[in-house]
Amino acid sequence: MRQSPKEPGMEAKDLKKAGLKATLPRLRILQILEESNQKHMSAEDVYKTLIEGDVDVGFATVYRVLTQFEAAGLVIRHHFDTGHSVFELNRGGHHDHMVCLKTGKVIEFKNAEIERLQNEIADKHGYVLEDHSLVLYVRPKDSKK
Amino acid sequence: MRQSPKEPGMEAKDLKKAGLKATLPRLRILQILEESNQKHMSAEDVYKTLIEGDVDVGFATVYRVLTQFEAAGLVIRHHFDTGHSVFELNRGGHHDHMVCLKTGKVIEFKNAEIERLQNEIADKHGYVLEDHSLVLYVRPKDSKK
DNA sequence: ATGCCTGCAAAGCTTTTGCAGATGC
DNA sequence: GCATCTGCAAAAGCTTTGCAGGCAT
Repeated sequence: MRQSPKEPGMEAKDLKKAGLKATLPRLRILQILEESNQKHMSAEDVYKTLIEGDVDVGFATVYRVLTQFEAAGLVIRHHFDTGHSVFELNRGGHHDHMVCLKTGKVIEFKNAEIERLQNEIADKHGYVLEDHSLVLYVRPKDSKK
Repeated sequence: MRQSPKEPGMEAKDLKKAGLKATLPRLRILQILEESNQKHMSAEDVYKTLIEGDVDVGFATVYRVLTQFEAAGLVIRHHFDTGHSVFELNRGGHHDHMVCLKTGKVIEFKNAEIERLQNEIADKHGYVLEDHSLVLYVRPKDSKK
């Protein structure tokens, strides 16, 4: 079910599939999440980008749409320790995150061994791992605290 | 204010050491965190316990005290995906958490290999691991989604 | 046409802050 | 006594919701 990367109607289809009408705010927000330099955006980031692009969308709509996208599996909501949620387009490949305490930069990483160990731990306690959240808070090697 | 059978005055000392006066609300909150069945309590949990114990402390004070305790390293604040912070007495031994999606129960666990891998990952990216947050969201083996 | 969407404003929740009076040392 | 601390209420920050009009299909 993979289509060419820059297919214009592709987003609209994804929305339909999720039972959501292909409206301007939704398409724009999807586009922003897709094209932004930062892969992880807060609702405010998205809102500001919309305004800058002369699209008059309300803050409430941004939240509503992002929440609908989350429910539809189109985006993933993260709760880093920043006081607000950040949203990331769900491109399918699971990964974890590293947040730089100096710059705020978010780095993605994957580690199969950690994934495996997590399942093992849950299992050992009589549970099934449903989801997990792993965030490393880091600092550049050459920086002082 | 009753004295604990175990080590009376010890908490007060800890407070002093942190530059905090040993006041009734602080001592009580410390005691609650120490003696509660649930090791992980929200500000509201602590507040309710205080009220039940006929100690008239304001909500704001609970937050203020817990925040001070966190700054002093006496407690650790966690941000599970529950919409509010939970606090845990810092007993020294680091561990991660598993949250049961069915019962809300919090289980602690330790895994040296995961810890090691985290450091390795940060290092590989040119960073030093300062802190991390790992939460497994799990479901009992025999339960349906 | 009609039912889903949106913008606005207002409310909701958790957490923080200002201030006057109270308390620990 | 004096600085620190507390209670109350009010505010702040993020997010959600109610409602009346607007838009996609």
